[in-house]
Amino acid sequence: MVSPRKYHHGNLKEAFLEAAREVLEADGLTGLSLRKTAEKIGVSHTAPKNHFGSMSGLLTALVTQGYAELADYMVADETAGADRCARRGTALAGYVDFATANPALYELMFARDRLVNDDPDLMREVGACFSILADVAKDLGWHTGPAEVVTGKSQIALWSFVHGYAQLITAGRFKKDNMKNLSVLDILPAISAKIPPDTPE
Amino acid sequence: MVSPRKYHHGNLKEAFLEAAREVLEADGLTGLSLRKTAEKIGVSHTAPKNHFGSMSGLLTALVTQGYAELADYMVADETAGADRCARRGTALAGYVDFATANPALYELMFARDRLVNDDPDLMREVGACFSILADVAKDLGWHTGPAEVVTGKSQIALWSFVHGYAQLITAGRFKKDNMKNLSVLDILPAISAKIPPDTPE
DNA sequence: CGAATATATTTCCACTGTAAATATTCTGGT
DNA sequence: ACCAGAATATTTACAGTGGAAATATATTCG
Repeated sequence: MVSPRKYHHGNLKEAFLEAAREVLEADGLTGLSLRKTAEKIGVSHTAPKNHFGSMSGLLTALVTQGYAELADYMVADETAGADRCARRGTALAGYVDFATANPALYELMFARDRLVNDDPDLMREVGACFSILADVAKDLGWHTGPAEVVTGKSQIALWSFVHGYAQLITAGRFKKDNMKNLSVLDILPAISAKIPPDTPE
Repeated sequence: MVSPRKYHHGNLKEAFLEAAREVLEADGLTGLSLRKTAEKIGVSHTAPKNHFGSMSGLLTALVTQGYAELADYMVADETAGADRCARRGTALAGYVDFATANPALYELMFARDRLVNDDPDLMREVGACFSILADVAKDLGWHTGPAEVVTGKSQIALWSFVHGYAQLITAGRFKKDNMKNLSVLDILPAISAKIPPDTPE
């Protein structure tokens, strides 16, 4: 068990994940296949069945890994002890950085059809990402009401905003001449609504 | 040319689009196939090639239709002449309604890999949707700067927010107990940032 | 050393999109 | 009315896909 190489290939699971991720970003989501990935590391196309069960299992493992990395992008060492506003800036900028660095994986992370959405590992990593956003969303929002309700709304609102921005960027839905030298941190204040929930002006 | 039925099938193009859409929402994006759709309306599986070219062409046509319908959802007759705040409420609520009513199609509308993204019809319909959002975003934002810059940012910000909300809802990324009796209009004010653009605290 | 387990392969199958050749139907000109 | 050409749809064939089942091989443990 101390030997790095075990069984036939060694630790096929990690190797397969790594290879699948390369294929994913190189050939896109439609170009990813078990057979192509298997050939890349010299195993048969049914080898991953022992480790992932099926294609859905492989994609779920990839996505779980993706959420874990996304969490890393959102917390930078420099701003670990800083105030919430600085941490929010780090989290949002890191979020978008991850998405633009891994666009195909990022798209897969929100697929409705291809993942095992009740996978406990996946749910845990999703929850970890949401917790980070929940923290930096705490002093947003001017809406009246019980504190926990306002906080809950702000979490939802902030994740909605940053996810939408990241996906629209990576999907190419924004015209590039609108985006010159603008980061997500420049965009966020622009949605601050003056529209009142009840009081006008 | 006055006869409703032409050629072998009639207007196969529209029939195929309709059938494909049914398969899409019934069996999901992974369950949609040319063969299944063709069998549904009793034609060979290569028949759509004349009308759509390839699978990408079919999906692009579906998505183009989707953007057109999304625009309809965003403009309600009742609020056509109302003030911008009312129109914004209609647009945002309609946007989310469309996404929740057509979740599989909505996901496809932002796919990076499967569409002919430079298709002129598609670009036109995407632009129409963006224009509607641009209109109702005009009085958002408190950031200083030239008016058109602020407006441009608000358009991007508002689309980011509402798209993110719609996708996270349809992808099941929000826990349901957080979402009780909340609509997108309740969430929007919660992101209004008190964070300063340049001055701390 | 041997049994049990974990890991990987081989083989086979149903299904997919696409290309090419063929057949059928419609259209427009004379 | 007729015929040529275009538009439309079918047939056939092919390479690729994921998955199931049986088999082979390596590891682990008693």
